[in-house]
Amino acid sequence: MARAELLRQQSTHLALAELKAACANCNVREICQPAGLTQEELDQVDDLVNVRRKLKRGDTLYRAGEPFDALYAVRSGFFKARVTYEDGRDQVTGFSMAGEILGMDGIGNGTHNCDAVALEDSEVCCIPYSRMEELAREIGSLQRHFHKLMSREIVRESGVMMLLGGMRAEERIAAFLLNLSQRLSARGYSPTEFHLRMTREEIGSYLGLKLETVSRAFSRFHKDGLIEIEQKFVRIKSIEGLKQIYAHHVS
Amino acid sequence: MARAELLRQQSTHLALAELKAACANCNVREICQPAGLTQEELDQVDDLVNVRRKLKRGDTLYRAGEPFDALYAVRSGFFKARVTYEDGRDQVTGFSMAGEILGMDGIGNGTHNCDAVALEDSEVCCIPYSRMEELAREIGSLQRHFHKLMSREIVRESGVMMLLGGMRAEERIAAFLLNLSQRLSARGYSPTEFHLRMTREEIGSYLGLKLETVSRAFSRFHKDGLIEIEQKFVRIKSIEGLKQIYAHHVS
DNA sequence: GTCGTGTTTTGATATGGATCAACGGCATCG
DNA sequence: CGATGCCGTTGATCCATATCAAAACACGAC
Repeated sequence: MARAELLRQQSTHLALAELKAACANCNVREICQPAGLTQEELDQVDDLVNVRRKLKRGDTLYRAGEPFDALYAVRSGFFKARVTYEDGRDQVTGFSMAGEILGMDGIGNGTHNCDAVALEDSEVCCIPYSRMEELAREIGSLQRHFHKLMSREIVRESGVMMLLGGMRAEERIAAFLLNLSQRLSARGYSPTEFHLRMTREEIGSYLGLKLETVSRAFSRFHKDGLIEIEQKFVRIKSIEGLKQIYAHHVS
Repeated sequence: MARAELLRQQSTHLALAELKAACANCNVREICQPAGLTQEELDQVDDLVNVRRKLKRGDTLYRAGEPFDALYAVRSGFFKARVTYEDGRDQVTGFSMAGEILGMDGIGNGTHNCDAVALEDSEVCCIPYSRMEELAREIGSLQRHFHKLMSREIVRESGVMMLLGGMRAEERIAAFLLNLSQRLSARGYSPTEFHLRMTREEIGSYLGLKLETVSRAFSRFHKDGLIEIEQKFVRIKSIEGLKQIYAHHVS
């Protein structure tokens, strides 16, 4: 067998495995594949999430001001959400990884209020919103899960507000690493070794810090033996140590 | 007619007028009183929001960790939402006034994740959540409005994240005053004269500042002729001036 | 490979807001 | 009505992080 052919096959196998894994770990699974449905309901749901969209690094999934008509489940890849001020400056308001959902900010007034930008080549499942509202009326488990997803987004954001309002630089960054670690772990990835998909500047923007401060904190954690960090690669060597920093904000 | 009797009647009239006004301006109105319903549906909705609850200043509507089973529409009064750290410190994550809704953070995992505390004597309409989910499945307009309310809460919070992440002290406080003004105006109150229901410390906690910084900013705005401020009473003298400060964060 | 560009690290300095401290005002309660 | 306790103001000082600057490094285009 030619080497190229072998590679192609391996790659196909990998793709199939990843495909299954993507759905198995997806937060949105209960929207695409709710349990205990009749055949008719199953067909309807199948129909709901039948469009995928591939994005290259740097591509925009949607922009602030565009009409809202669909939610997106991240199938693979990584996104940032970004709001842009009138004066041109912008701020990162969130990061989304595979299995998470994007776009719920648009429901309120029918237009997106932030940009969603792919930080690496990514694929999303499109969930037409009006159709989802209809189905939510018919399928209770779908409705319940959707409400939970929205509510959790509210809770996530109030967590960030606490970060921004009450913590100092190193605490924010420790919390950020722990949060990434926990979410990656929930999706079946290593909780201790991962690649940062965003720049120091984007981390800083998200955490209300300057990129130099982010860089210094990483260096400090490295020096103290809490993490290894080399460019975008991170290995957490002491989850406990990070937690202590995070919990150190005692008055 | 006896003077006492006269006073009682006036007071009753006032109460009735306020009662109607409360519902007429309520954000949640479309949940309690959706348009275009059949008589049967109307009866069901009537039944949904039939319990009220009065709270004294300082009373807690719910606490973090308590099981979640209802949303609350603020009928009159003023609330703060507060999260408490393990170490005992707390942070204010929001303020709610008449016509706004409280408790959506609890849907995600079935328990409230913050305390809701009345900052003055208040009254709320209780909306049992499981019943509301049922009705949302039957009444499309109710469902749509509920989704919008949740989404707007997400957008509101990302606005606060932008405040906390990217603005300096005076900008935050200008934005805070403008936000209060706009919300009061939407509820039919004066946009330029109002009483702050919260202390400087609570404002600071919300905005990620110390109470001294809040006080100094108010003094500065006063000196510059943008506002009058005397204890908790505020009169905004230049909305435009505040907006300029708010928009002054140009890099 | 080399060049060019964007990213990261690290150092030196500046500064906005925190912290510490003192006092004055206002409301509540005996 | 006076005492007590919160709340708010203002001043002086300190410190965490921003800002400015420069160099090393990584990566893609050619």
